Amino acid sequence: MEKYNPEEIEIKWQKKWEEYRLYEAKYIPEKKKFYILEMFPYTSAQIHMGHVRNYTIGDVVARYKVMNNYNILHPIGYDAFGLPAENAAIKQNIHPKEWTYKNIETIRRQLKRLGISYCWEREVITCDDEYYRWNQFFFIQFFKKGLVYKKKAPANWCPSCQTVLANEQVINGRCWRCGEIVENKNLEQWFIKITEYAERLLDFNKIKNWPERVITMQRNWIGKSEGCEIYFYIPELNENLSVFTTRVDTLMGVTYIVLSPGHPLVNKLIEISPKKQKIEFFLDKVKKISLTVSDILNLEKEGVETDIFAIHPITQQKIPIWIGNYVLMEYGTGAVMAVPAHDQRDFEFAQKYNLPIKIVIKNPEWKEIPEKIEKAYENPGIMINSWIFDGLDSEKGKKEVCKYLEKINKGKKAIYYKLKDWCISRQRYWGTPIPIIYCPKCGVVPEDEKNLPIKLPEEVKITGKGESPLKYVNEFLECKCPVCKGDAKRETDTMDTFVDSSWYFLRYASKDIKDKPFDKDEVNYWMPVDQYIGGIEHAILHLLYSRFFIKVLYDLGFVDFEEPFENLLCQGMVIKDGAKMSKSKGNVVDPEDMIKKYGTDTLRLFILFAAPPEVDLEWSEKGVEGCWRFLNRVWRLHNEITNYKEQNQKNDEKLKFMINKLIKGVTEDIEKEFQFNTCIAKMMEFINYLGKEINNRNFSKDILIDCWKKFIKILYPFTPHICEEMWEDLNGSNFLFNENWPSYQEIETIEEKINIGVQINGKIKGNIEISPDLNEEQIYELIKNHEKFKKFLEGKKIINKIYIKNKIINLVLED
RNA sequence: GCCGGGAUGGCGGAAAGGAAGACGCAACGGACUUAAAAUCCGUUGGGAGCUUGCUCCCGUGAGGGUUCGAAUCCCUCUCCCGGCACCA
Repeated sequence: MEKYNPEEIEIKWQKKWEEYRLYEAKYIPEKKKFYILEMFPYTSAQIHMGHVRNYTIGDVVARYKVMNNYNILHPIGYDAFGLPAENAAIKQNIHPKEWTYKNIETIRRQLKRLGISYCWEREVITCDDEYYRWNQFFFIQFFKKGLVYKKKAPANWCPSCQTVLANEQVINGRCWRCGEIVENKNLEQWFIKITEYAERLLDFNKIKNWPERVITMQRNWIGKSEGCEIYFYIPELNENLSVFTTRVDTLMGVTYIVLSPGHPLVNKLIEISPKKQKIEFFLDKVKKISLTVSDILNLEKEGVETDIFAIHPITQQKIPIWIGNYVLMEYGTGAVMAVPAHDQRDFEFAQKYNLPIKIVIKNPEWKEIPEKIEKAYENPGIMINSWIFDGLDSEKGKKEVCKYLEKINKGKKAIYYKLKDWCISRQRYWGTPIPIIYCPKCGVVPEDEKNLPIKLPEEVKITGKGESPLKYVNEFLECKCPVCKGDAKRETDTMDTFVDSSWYFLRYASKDIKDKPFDKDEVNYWMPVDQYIGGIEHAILHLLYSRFFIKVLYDLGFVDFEEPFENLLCQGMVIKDGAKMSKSKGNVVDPEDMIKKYGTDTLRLFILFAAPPEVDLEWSEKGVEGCWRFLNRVWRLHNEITNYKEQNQKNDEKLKFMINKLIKGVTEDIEKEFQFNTCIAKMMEFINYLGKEINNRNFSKDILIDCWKKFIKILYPFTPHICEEMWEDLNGSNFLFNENWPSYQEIETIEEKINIGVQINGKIKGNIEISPDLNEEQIYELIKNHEKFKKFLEGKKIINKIYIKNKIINLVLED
């Protein structure tokens, strides 16, 4: 064949694959399936190296699995709703829809040029009304199940993006997208009760293999705490104040109580407090701070005394009530019992305001109980100054005190979660309209399912300011109430795009479906996803919402499985000069440029070779060149092999051994942890061997061709185009996609002589050539008489011999 | 602060308690060539010694331990990366 010309052969094969619809997934219930999924791309202008890495890894898995006789589903689609489309609309004066579909065309072209084995027949575009109508459908099902509600809530408001953000989209008090400081704003918004599923989301038993850190991150995010709710009676209000604590064993050490500034009792307390003005002044200050600075992390603890008291449930003592800036309204009951001796935060507060500190847990390291402590003692210990509980271990005390409180009706066991309900409202245009109607007579009613989809109006003015642009589109806003048929108005909020991505993988698994969100049987066949691949940045958001969504669909009878993704691989970033590729750093390498220069196969090979999938990959064009050289070497070797003239068959056995070892190594490395980098290294070793040996012409031609065919097959998942071309040249009649992965046998060695290491007292002293069937004693005899090792053994007694077959022998001598 | 993950040549990285540094990059030397590119061959962890191709010593962040044998297991510490962070 001619010189290796990647562009020509890659485009040739990409056309053929498309022509034959080679990658079209078929629903064959009796065949074992494998669902390989990569996180679909957001429809920004074009794909970057991160995508290339993600999709290449997926493609290797897909091609490998299909060659191992799995029925494969390997789909692709586009995460097409979201803010940037609107930003582009404002900036470039282009309609979000037009912008999005233009980008989809670019991305689709780029993906095809990468030669990924996607089933193009099942593309999903989330901004297509045939897709998002089912978001609306599910919203209505959730609504009917009581899982959706509306409430006025202090929302995270990004003044730059002019929109509400979910808690997960706020990172250290800043907007996840633009980095602006997030403010609070009270808005009526739609929530989904993910908190009802907190306990089930903590159960990871039905997940097979996820990175441990992702599970940990989700666990922390859900943040389960077990403890006790305690009621402190406030005589002046004739009301009980409920606090939550995980340290009920320290109850006797409570010296004051702190309410969050947002606590509902605060307003009542102001009215009866002698310190009314001081409190109002303090609340004003707190409000201002929380409005301007969300960076509460470094905020100094401050508070104000109310001069109102609560009654301790056990001692009946009067406990002063404070209002403090360090108590969160969003967690627990919004009020805490302060135990300064055993909680560092309370300790700092108590020091500042000179509040009493009462020690009730004895640190085992203390010889006697100190008069003063420097900081709170937060670890377990023995209970003291605690009435009938004295002497108990604090862990046991937790149970005992709680039991006692339950008995006297002053408290109960309680569990709290950090997880908050999922706010899905967005005051935006480019998203799924929430299918709710406000009727003056009937109130808040869901849209009739028959009227779905509620389509986004095309004519719209996007300003990027304040409320949803849909508020100003009358044809959208005005509607009829599905109950009374009277005039009514639509909800103008649209849905968070994480709703779209919570079930897109079900839509893939159900081809050409019109009247339902998906076909239950086909979805139950393909799902759960056998291997999901994507970035670690979705460890909480997308993956938790999807798990939740699927559990709800399971409860509603839509699907028969409870977890969407059995195995998860989070690939590392592609970095250059020590930083993630980004426009602002000016270190972006465009995949298309690389493809033009070297071809897709070389780019794929480099990305797979440079690092194992889950660690960050340092970009190196020199490394790309190395891969380019390798493929050229393969190509030249192919030509040498097809023109090969045999002289003798001396090395046939060795060649068979080498290819067998290679197949075994590559298969095991893929099966183990998708260690594609070492797979490629092994193939390089094989090519190095063959390249050196072929000129000696010690192989018979048919053995050589047979081995070469096997080699092409195992290289195929990594660099499919060049392999198809060589395969065709060898008169392969089939696409490699339809060939079987070669098998291998367990062979230890075929060599007549092998080298093993020789250790004396565990230190390597050299090596010795032996025949592999020798035993420990026989090898020892050789060493004893060997010029090199003799000297170590003379006059010494051997107390131990350890022989690891074909590797090393260790002789242990007496001192 | 808490929870994860990590530290191996000049660089990316190999090594499932058994010869550390596979494979690739870079570097150096050589062949081919009028020359260059391409290609091919060789050397390449550090140090010391001499007889110059061999011998010895050291070496996987630091220190200790387990073991015949540790990059790998255990303990202590340092540094780096990631996540969470006033969650009661």
